[in-house]
Formats: sequence, structure tokens, C-alpha cells
Amino acid sequence: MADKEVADERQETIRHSMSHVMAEAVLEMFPDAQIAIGPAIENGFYYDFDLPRPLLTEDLDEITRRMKDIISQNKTFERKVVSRKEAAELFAGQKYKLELLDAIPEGEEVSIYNQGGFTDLCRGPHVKSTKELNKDAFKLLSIAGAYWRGKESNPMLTRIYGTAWSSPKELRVYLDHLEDIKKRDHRKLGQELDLFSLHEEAGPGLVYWHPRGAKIRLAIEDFWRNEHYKNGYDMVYTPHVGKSWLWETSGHLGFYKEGMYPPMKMDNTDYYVKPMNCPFHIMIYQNSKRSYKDLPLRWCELGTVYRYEKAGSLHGLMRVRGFTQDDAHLFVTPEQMDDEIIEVLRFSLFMLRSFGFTDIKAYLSTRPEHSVGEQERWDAATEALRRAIEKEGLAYQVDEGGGAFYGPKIDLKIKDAIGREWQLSTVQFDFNLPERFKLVFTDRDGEEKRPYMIHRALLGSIERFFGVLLEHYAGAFPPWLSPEQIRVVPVAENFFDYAKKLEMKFRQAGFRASADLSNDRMNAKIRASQMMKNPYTVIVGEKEETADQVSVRYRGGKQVNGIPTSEFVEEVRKAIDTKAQV
RNA sequence: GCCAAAGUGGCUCAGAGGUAGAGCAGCUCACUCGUAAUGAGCAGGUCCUCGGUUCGAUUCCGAGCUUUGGCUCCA
Repeated sequence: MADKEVADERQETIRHSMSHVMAEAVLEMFPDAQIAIGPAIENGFYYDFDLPRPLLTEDLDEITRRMKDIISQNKTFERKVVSRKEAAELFAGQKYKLELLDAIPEGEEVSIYNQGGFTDLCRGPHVKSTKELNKDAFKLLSIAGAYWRGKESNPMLTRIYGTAWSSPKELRVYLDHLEDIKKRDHRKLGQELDLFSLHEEAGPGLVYWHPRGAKIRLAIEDFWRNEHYKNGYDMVYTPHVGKSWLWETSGHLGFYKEGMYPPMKMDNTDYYVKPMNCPFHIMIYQNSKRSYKDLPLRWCELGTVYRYEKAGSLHGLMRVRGFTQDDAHLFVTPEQMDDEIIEVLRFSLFMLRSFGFTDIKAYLSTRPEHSVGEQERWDAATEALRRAIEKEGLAYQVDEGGGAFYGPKIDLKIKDAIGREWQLSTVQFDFNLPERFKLVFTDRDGEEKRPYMIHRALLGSIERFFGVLLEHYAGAFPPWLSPEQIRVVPVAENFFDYAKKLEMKFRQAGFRASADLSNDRMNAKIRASQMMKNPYTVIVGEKEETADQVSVRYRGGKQVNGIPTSEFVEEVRKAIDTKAQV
């Protein structure tokens, strides 16, 4: 562990030094450039510049060439502590550096690093000499715009991203990893496997589920509904639009208006498409007097909501404007809160694990500065969340002040097959809505009391979850999720009838199956089935028909011939029931 | 929204100031084949949209729309 930390630190130093080398190269090319910041980041580094002209991809080659040249010169990195005045003179023409200098707290040391041709205001540390950098272990990756200090009101700078490692071999491994990410891209797989599409001409950020994608979605939703029933939830359905009164009361029009689709006018009232389901579930709650005996109420809905996401942030299925939350709202008494939270967390973990995610981390977010609700409630809720996490023995981090203004929350993040983290589940307390809608229940003492309200989504949104699943499995879904579990390929036209018979038999058994009766040759059909990543391709000809057998080609290419059909049906059923990967 | 790049048949992409091409997919015909592509032929495009420059624009210029990579990592 300690070794790893040392290695990580070393890696970070290399990356940071690399960014200085890049800055020197860029300044060689553009002596008038303004330089901003250039830190090491995960897997690499970047540097922000204010350049006289936009950069082209070709410029990266030139910068790379100059960087290699700089590295080969074995330049020494020299650290020097200077006074503020000296620093200000040194960076006289560099407005961003001067701003950074100003931001260094009084009393803190101001240091500069010089590597020969380039001096930067920098805390360090750096390598001793460019000797320690490997000119074949870095690569400039992309050019991007970035606001100075990340603020939209600030000028846009040109950022160059690069990756750097201590050896060419590590670089190679990382570049291969990037290739793998590209291959798994859900947008690419969605097209190749004919799962979904987006249509810019019909509205950006809105998802169309094709038959194959819809089959997977149904498998997810069926499982979701069944498990919710089993775990004490009731399903509700609510409308897609509501009058402005509803959104004014909920506070969405106050806090969230820019995230909502604009209103539709009808009967002199504005109607809004829902960005969230909660106000509707509250309407159901309000429909009757509620007794402590009715609580806890657990209402779930696969509710489709619409949000106006910024045009530039839309991304495949991961960031869309119309999506289906696997939403639920729990209305509980204060006494029930602890048990409910523990239960919600347990259920979340069960769901995530069912989909093959085993590496799960929790993030507990506490009260932010601007927030509503009594402190006691915040404390009680936050502690309930913490107890639940600890009871499950989950690794967790606390994000102090990271909660929503209306309540503390737990987010669950999973790691996918190639180590990327995705946030899926969220469990949030809400002290705002019960107050705003004046929710009450009658307690056993006859007093009306305010219930706790908990929002939770386990998969997050079906669209995004599907995208994550698709990338996690690289399109090779385990049979229980596979859109086409079995494809039957007859070796020749004479066996079309037997193939059809088998297809029906499999369908009767509850499998998603089809027979390929096109006039392609058998080889082409097998290839087509493999390309679609179907888990089982069943090949049948005379031998199989006579003996009531199937020959199976598994997704990975493995072949087993002459399996009795009934035995194969059992094998598939077992794989589906156990949610096994094959 | 902002910066940059891109938008050419269903898909992946090539191309040039003189109204376009490949592979795959589709359709037709022939072949009926035992574990990753049978062959031949046909059809398919307002070259994103709207303006401008030009004898002529899909190509050059401008605007718009959309997509992609970023805009969190703090000297």
C-alpha cells in the first residue's frame, strides 16, 4: 500500500512536470500566449492557455515534437522562493498568473520553478530534471475549451489534455484502455446491436427504444416491478403534466425553472411537463386522511420526466432530456425512519448486485449552508443514513455540506467492468415538500404530525442505467437480459421447419428466441448471430432433427454438439434463473 | 450556454469550385451449403438548413440546427 502511494506520488510529479514541459513548448510556438494553470490529473495532465489563434489537431504534433526535444535536453527543474514583488515582476505580462499570485494567502511561501526556458509560478513538487521524464511515455490527447477557473462568466481558454506515464509500456496499457472504452461506448453498441436511437430532427436528448432494446428494458422493468412488490412497495401511475399551482407549491418554479420545459397554456393556466414525480405522489397522499397505521407508505413508479438539460451536456443515453426514473417515495413516521432507511439501502444493494455490480461505494452528503428544515430532523436523518451504511458494512465517504437544500442523502456508486465509477442509486430525505404541501398524518395520540418523506431511485434512470449496463457488459448481456437469448440457425433450407419448431418450443418455454430463415448461407447466419452477441446460437440439421437434439454455439465461440433439446432448455432456464453470465 | 471540431445514400467513410464514390446493409436472381461473410446484378443521395460570393457552390464565406470532445481536478 505504502509502495503504491509512493508510486502514485511519483506518477503525479511526472505528470505535473510534463505539463510544464508542454507549457514551454507552447510558449515556444506562441511567445505571446497567456498561461493559466497546468495540474496533474488522473492519468495525465492539462494546461490552459490563452492563445492568439485556435489550436488545430495538427498543432498537437508540433507541440509533441517540441516537448520531446525539451525532454531530451535534460533540463533541470529549479525551485526558488521569491517575494511577492519579485513574482509580480516576473509574471508582469501574465494576467492569469498575477491573479493566481493574488490568490495565494498572505504568509504562504511563493515559489517558482524554472526549467531553463520556462518559469512558472508553482507550488511543486517536480522531477529534478527532464531526464526523469520519458519522451516516449506521454501523448497529447485532445484540445478543449475551458473557462478560466471553471466559471461561465470568465473567458474561455484553450486546454490541452495529455496523458503521461513513467514507461512506454504503461502508456501503451493506458491507450489500450482508452480503445476498450471506445469499443464499449453505448452509443456505438446501441447502433451496432440495434438497441436504441436518438433523432436530432425529432428532438435532441430524447430516446427511441428499438425492439431489441425494448426487450432488455422490459426484462429490467419486469424484474424491478416484481422485486418492488416482494419488498413491500405499491405501484402508482401519475400524469405527465401539472398546473403551475403544483410546481409553485413544490417550489420547482422557484428553484428549478431553468431545468423545466417551458409551459403550455390551456384554459388560462400554465401547464408544465413534470421534471420530477414527487408532487404527484404527494397529491395521492393528500387524497385521504392518513393515519399512523397507514405508514409507512412506499409508492413506486417508473415515471418518465423531462428536463431541459443544457444542449452541450447531452450525451447518448447518459444525459438526456426525457428519461424514466425508477422512483419511489416513502412516507414514514419518525419512529419508522431508521428501519426504513436500512431496508431501502439493503434493497438497493440487492438490486445493483442482481445486475452484476458488486463493487459498490456509498457517499453520505450532509447539510449544506443554505437549506431548509429543523436541525433536529437533519441530525436524526443524517444519523439514520449513517447507521444504515454501517449496518451494511459499506465503504463510504462523507461529503460535508454536499446534501440537497431539502435534506441529507446517500448516493451509491458502482464500479463497472473496466473500473469506471457511476452513480446510480440515491436515497434522499426531503424536509421541504412535506412542509410546503403541509403533509400530515394522525398519530396515535390524535395529534396531526408531519411525516418524513424519502425519495429514492435505485437504478437512477432507466435510460442511463441501460447505458451503464451496456458498457459494463460491452453488449454481451447475461441471458436473463439478452434481447435474443437463442437464435436457431438451420444448416440448410430442408431444416427450416425443424428450426421453426424449435423457435416455437423455446418461446413456449418462455425464452426470447428466433429462427434465421433468411436465404443466407449457414456460415453467414452464424456470423450474424455472433455479431449480435446472442448468448446461444443453436445450429440444427439432419442429425439434430432425427435425434431431437441441438448443437450449440455459445457466445464465446465454444461448441457443444448433440445436446438433447430438453436438456438444453433446462440449461438455458437455469442460466436465466440464476442470472448467470455465459 | 461557452470553446473547438464535425455533419456526404440505412450504417461506416472517401472525394473535388463544373450538380458525387466505396464497403456493409437493402432488393432481385442463381446457389441449399455442418460452426464468423456464396456469387452476380439492381436500386438508393436536395452532399444538415437558410442566406451570401461566383457564370456555376455540396465544396468558399456567414448564420442557424445537430453531433462529438471539453468547460470538476487549482500556482
